[in-house]
Amino acid sequence: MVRTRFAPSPTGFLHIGGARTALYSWAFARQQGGTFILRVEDTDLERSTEASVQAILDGMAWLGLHYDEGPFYQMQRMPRYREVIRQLLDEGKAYYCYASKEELDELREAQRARGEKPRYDGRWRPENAQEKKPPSGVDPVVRFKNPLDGDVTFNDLVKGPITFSNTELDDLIIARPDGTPTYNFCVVVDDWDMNITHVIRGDDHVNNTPRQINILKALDATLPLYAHVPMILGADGERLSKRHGAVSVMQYKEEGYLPEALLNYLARLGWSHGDDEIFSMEQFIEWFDLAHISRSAAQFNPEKLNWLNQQYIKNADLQRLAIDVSPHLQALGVDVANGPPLIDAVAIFRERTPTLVELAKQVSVLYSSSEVPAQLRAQHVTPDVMPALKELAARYAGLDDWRAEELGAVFDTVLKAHGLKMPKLAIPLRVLVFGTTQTPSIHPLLSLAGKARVLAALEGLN
RNA sequence: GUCCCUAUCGUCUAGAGGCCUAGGACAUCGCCCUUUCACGGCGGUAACGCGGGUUCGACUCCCGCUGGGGACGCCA
Repeated sequence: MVRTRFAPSPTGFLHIGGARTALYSWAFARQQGGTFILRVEDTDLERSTEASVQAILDGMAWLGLHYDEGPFYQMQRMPRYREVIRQLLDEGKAYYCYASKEELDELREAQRARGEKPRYDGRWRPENAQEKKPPSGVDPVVRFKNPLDGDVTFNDLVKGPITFSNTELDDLIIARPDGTPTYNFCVVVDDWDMNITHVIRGDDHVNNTPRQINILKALDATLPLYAHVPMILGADGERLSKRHGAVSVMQYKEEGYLPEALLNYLARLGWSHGDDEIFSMEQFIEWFDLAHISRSAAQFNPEKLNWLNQQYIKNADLQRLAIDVSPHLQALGVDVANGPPLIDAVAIFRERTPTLVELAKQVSVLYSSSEVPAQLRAQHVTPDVMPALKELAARYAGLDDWRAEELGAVFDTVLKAHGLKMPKLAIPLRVLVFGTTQTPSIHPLLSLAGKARVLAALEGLN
């Protein structure tokens, strides 16, 4: 039975890298008929916040990444960690280290200066510290006794076999002086206790994997399988950071992206199924496989996301779209009460808007009387079209059946009477009624805008 | 610095030794459609980092170099 987990630390929002890792982990569990677990790694008291936990939960909920078990909080599992640390200590697989932070900093600095990899030198390993007396007044940390030789190999499900020499590893700290366990240790105990079968996580963790495997082995635990997913780089090719790019998935919601579009984009960024570009989550779950995850980092491409989002907007259910665009309309201060049905407006505009925010903007011309920019007016509402515009206004006024078809017929009549080409009259009309030269097809739009609105806009032409 | 990972169009990628004259998508350019803007259709530009092997044959396998990324915390 497959069991996967997503294990974020609540030190910020759910960013797109984390979201993709969660997506893959979730999809894999779903496909295998397994279980997807959410675990919050909150052992860093300094940086973990309740707000952040909520932000992550919100992000996952918006994307529809539902977990089957959890959320589990590591802070609530302290007794269990202490128990295992005790066990390791008793079995001689871990030991107390009294080296101070300053001492270790010095050690690292010296090693670096010599061109070596900074590592703990094992000075308090039992075999090295026989004669040494623990300094008084110092609360020791607990270190795991890592094997001195041999190597650790694991077959990464996306990258293939990876080998580390134990000589590259050192005795990592598994408990701080106050007894609180550290990351690498908690992960091991949790993955073990939760019977995780597939650890799918960011590839910034490959270096932690051999350490974790060594601890797992010391505990005589079954090893999970590992799949390390490459990271996502910003559009500029730089690592995502707070300063740029690492935006919360919820920000995409605010910017008018549909969750299924973001999901589709993320799924396709770093994973592929032949030439398929647009697919549902159901399809993704069916197709997903770890072997087709690419092995190198991928750059985030906003243009492609926009394109995908537009595809989804174009094909979305209209009722749903009307509902989803509403908050964005509200944000613009637009009241749709005194205008045509929103669903009809959305139907007319959806083909030309990459985001819901843009859709809201476009649609709003139907709900708020737009100022006609003087410059546009001067440029397009020229004396030579005045006669035609006036006649159009007059004929519109006498029109009872305000449907696109009728409007079109009237329009054609005027066109013919004045010997004008379509754009010659349509553009000024757009400018006068909507304050812009660019709108969807004019007659259906006029019909939607309503007779009163149109006539008001055409009033007082001279 | 040391270790680990990685390398196909600008970007995301297909590619599991001959199917590759390297395919698709975004972006870009051109044309068509057209009522402006979009949508859509058609077409173009554009890539296997370099050097060695292995092989009858290498984008595909191996080695080296170079480039990129990651890790080296009493953070996760």
